[in-house]
Amino acid sequence: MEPFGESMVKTIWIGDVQKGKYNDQEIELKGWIKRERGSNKLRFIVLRDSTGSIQCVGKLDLLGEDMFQQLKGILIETSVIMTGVVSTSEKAPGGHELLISSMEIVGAVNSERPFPITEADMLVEDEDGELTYGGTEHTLNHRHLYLRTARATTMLKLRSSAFGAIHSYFRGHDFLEYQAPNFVAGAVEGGSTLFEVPYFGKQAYLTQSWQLYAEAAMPALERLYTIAPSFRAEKSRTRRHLTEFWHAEMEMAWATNNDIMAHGEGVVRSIARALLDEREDELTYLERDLNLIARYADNPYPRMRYDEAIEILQGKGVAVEWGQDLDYSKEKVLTQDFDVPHFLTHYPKVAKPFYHRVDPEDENYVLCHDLLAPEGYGEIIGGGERTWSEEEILQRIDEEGTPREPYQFYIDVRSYGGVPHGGFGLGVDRVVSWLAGATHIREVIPFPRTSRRVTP
RNA sequence: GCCGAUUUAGCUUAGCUGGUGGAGCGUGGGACUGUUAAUCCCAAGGUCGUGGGUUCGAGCCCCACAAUCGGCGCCA
Repeated sequence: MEPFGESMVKTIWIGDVQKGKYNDQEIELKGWIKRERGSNKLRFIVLRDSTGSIQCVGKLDLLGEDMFQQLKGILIETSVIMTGVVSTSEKAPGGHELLISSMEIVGAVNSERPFPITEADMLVEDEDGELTYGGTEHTLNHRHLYLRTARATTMLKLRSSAFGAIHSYFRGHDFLEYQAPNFVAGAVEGGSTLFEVPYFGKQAYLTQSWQLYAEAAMPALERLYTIAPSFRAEKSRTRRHLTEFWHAEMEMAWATNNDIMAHGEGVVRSIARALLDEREDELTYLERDLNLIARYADNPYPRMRYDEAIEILQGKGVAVEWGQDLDYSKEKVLTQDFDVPHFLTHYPKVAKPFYHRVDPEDENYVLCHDLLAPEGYGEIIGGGERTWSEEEILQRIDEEGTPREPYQFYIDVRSYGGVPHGGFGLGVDRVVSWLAGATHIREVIPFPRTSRRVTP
């Protein structure tokens, strides 16, 4: 007798069964019904768990009338425990099947409210008449159930590997994980894109970035990183925007713009490498070209100055003037010819906020960079060298007409032994969306938050 | 914030110049011993997003509102 009750830990996974680990053995499978079909004497059940799915065969003469009838009426997403012998079969999807000797229903499904998501729900015709995976209102409303469909599960696995790769990369390069508050008092930049939160009679905001608090700890930890949510109250209606997104940020003392870029390239390449190493099946399921992902993992990311980008755009007849920030329509034209991500550096000072360090070699530019992903996915990293001396930061703040008072703590960091430093922010959801070839960023986050949706 | 579009059964959708709304999936019942999103037969299931207007008559025409989707600006 176990004093604290029995255990029901699962040890047998469908993915391993499909790899041939249990051939000719009698095993117990725990999972959910994915599909059901067959005749009066023979039923085919597709059972799924988090690792895959397998065809289970129920025969009347083996199961007896009662259990066979139970099997026959079983509804999609019923949770069950199946016992049977594994065999190889060319007719079975995946090459293996389970001949059921007994079945126990764990959690039934109400036939008056059957599982509301069918295959057809997930396919949407786009303007070219092609079937794609859009988020229909229905699947978004039933997001809590949509998550268990094959495509959603696949995306979440890729996401998990990406998060793991980011942690591994930074920890492997002597970065310390460091947390900043999510409630903040003031704006990082602008102010119109902050979510306001009532805070015991005061006004607080949800953070847009970890950066300012990271800079405060930079003289203490020197190399630090985080993966945390950031919030932007932008009413952006695009396939690249969320109001709550996962932001991988790093800050590094004793570093130039170039040094920061090297890590930006390093972390993105290591994410691509991790997906290839850990998630080949998932990438294949998504019909992703593995050679393409390998190219992202194995090649250096070229760097291009803003001026050069403007010349290229003007050469293509795009109406753009020096000094303009490059919006998405221009990014898209620029990245059409890229087969790996490219860095864009040295933006005009007028296009960027005060914390970007002015280039000492030409004060019209700042030492910053954006990393643009190919295939039309756009900006995935924004970063650069910070304005690090007290004198320069005060000059930049005054130049922009920004009040000094809200940034006093930011200025203080520079008053006591400022050092050259910098960092970047990486949109994790954007990177996963790009590498997965997702049709929309919300495909890669379990419960997407956009300007029009906070539920479920 | 700006521009465009959509809304018909639980879901996906058809609907002719305005004349009593069809199908597939799913659900329920039935047939079938190797199916592959199985197939075949039957049934139930709709105040056509909401409100107003035009008309003898509105799913269809007009107005307003709402929800949702796509694109742009902004950014990760």
